[in-house]
Amino acid sequence: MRDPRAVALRDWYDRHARDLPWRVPPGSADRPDPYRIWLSEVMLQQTTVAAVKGYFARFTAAWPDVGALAAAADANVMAAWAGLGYYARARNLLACARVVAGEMDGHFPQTEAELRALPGIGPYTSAAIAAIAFDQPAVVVDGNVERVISRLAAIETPLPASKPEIRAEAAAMTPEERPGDHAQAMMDLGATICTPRNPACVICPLAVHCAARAKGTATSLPRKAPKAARPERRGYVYLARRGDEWLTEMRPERGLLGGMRAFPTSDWSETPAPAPPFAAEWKPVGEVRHGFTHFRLTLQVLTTGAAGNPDRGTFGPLDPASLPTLFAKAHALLT
DNA sequence: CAGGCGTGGTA
DNA sequence: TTACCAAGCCT
Repeated sequence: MRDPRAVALRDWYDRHARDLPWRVPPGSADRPDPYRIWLSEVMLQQTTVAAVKGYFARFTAAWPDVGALAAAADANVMAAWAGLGYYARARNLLACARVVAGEMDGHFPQTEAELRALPGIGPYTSAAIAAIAFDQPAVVVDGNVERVISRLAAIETPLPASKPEIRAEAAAMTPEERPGDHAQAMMDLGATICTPRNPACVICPLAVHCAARAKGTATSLPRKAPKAARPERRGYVYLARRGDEWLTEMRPERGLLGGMRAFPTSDWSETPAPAPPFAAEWKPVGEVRHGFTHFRLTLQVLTTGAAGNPDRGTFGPLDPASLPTLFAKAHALLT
């Protein structure tokens, strides 16, 4: 391992690696469980470690290996994912588990290309699993690595145009020895030292190698194009209750909150049309505000205890924790 | 390939 | 309260 930055990073990681439930300590002779690495990596896509920990514990307790997960009912997995967001991940997780269990004898492939072909596993996750679980010198580039490399090399080109340059620098740093620890070290550094705001350059093990540090520009990197403002949408959500049973429906597999159980709603737009699931006296009980990635939503919550024949959905018992957060908020207005 | 796709924490 | 962000993937 010639790259002095990689050496400094490895030495820092040996002393400061975070203790995480899916992780094997640096330098350990143990190999991590590919199933747990894969599960954690999918959960961690665009999601914080703090948010993932509880979900990871519940998933691994309920489904300790890929065969168990593959055999699970779709509804149980979607309910267990509720609240974590980006629900396509849960659908792809199950699809991936069934391919690995059904066609690969329960063993994850060990090459980046084969991993990349599985549902929900893209360029980042395939490289991360290959490096961490199988000790291959894959070039792992996530948001942390983009930030660390942008600063180390003082790359002024904004993302995403700078991605090829970042990848080349990351490849030049990637060692043949302990590539899994190297990948995790880059992410730990990005998460704890080389943070987006107020990076702790004073205690950074790579400070002497950092071009942005020398120029005083670390905080302003990586540069990114400004984001468009999120539009406002409105809608109606209908909570029909019969004793302990609530009217819910399964949302379409594709699209927003796809495949999740939900209360019936109107369309979401500037001027939504009321769309009660059956004729009744619907009483307003308040509003729910919720932010999505590309728009903000205000739902008027309506409820009834009246009998009626719904044109969609079914009445049944309901655990609000199995709903996406938006609908759990609406449910909470009535309890 | 730019946009769709969640949520909760933080400044 | 708003704005931005956090281990991306899919189409």
